[in-house]
Amino acid sequence: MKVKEIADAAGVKPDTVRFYTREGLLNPARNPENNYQQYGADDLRRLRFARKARQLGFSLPEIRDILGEADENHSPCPMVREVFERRLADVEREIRELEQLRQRMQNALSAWKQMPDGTPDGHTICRLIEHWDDGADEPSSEFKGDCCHDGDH
Amino acid sequence: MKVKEIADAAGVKPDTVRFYTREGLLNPARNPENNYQQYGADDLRRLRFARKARQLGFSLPEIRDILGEADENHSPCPMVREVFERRLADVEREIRELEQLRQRMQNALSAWKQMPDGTPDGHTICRLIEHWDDGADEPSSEFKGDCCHDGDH
DNA sequence: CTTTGACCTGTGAGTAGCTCACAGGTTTTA
DNA sequence: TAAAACCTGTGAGCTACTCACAGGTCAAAG
Repeated sequence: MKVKEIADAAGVKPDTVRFYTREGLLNPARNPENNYQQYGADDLRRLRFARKARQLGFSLPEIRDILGEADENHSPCPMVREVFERRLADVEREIRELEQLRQRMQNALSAWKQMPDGTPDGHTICRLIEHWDDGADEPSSEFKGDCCHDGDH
Repeated sequence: MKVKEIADAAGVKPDTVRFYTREGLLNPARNPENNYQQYGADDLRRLRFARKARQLGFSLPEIRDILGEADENHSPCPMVREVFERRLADVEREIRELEQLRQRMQNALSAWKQMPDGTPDGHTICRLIEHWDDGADEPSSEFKGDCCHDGDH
């Protein structure tokens, strides 16, 4: 298989295939006649694996390690399992954060909808987002400093 | 306020303040004596606004546009509202995807736990992830090409 | 009064994971 | 035979920072 063929077969762009090859995730042979890369079925499996693992949030170095270990017939499982569980915790945290976010956005949007459409004040949005739901982020961010005395706008 | 002061007041790093200044989100004055940047209360508001908007997924160019429009006393609301609603839809999609992801990861992990800990086959992980839940991503990715005939592993 | 340490300045590079552009070579199609 | 579509490697661009560097400035301590 040539670059575009394996790319199409895996649903990625040729440049991604080339990039993964550069990064050592794929090991194509060479056609000595024209110097083209020749990918085999194993490369396709590796590529599909890499894409799925990327969806799971594994990094390219992690994927390379997993593939490398599997190549040498070591069990990659302890390592993979560890990174996998870490990643699962990350995903759950991300979900919680996104749901808070959605809640706040929906609140803002409904506060919004109660205004006339050609909003009176260009700074309304700023106020809305400024006073967004303070205190949800880093500590010490809202305490020090002179907050909340809206001089003009 | 000097760089570190406004940075501390907003809970960000001085480098971030400098970066936002370079990018035109903040407009500090200059102290002619020592050429230091001088940020005012408005800059602090802009900075806080920018951070909140970033949490909502607005890009820096978008934030710059919003601030710019607000500066000229145009109502930024139609634009903001559009990008805001788009972003809300994005967030909801991301949540759905992450929840699918979590489900699949938990499935994999429990399938995992049923194996002895020193797993027999180094390729187990590959099989697990390869046959992950095919057909959930781009169309035409699993149809063409020679899929699914696992020669060896 | 000098030294030390914390701050300031701008610029330039590094991060992840692609994505695209370029210049030139090859293969396929009309 | 010519044009279109592919191939090659290299190098730059993207986002939103973050860090490193080299030199200037300022407040407090000795």
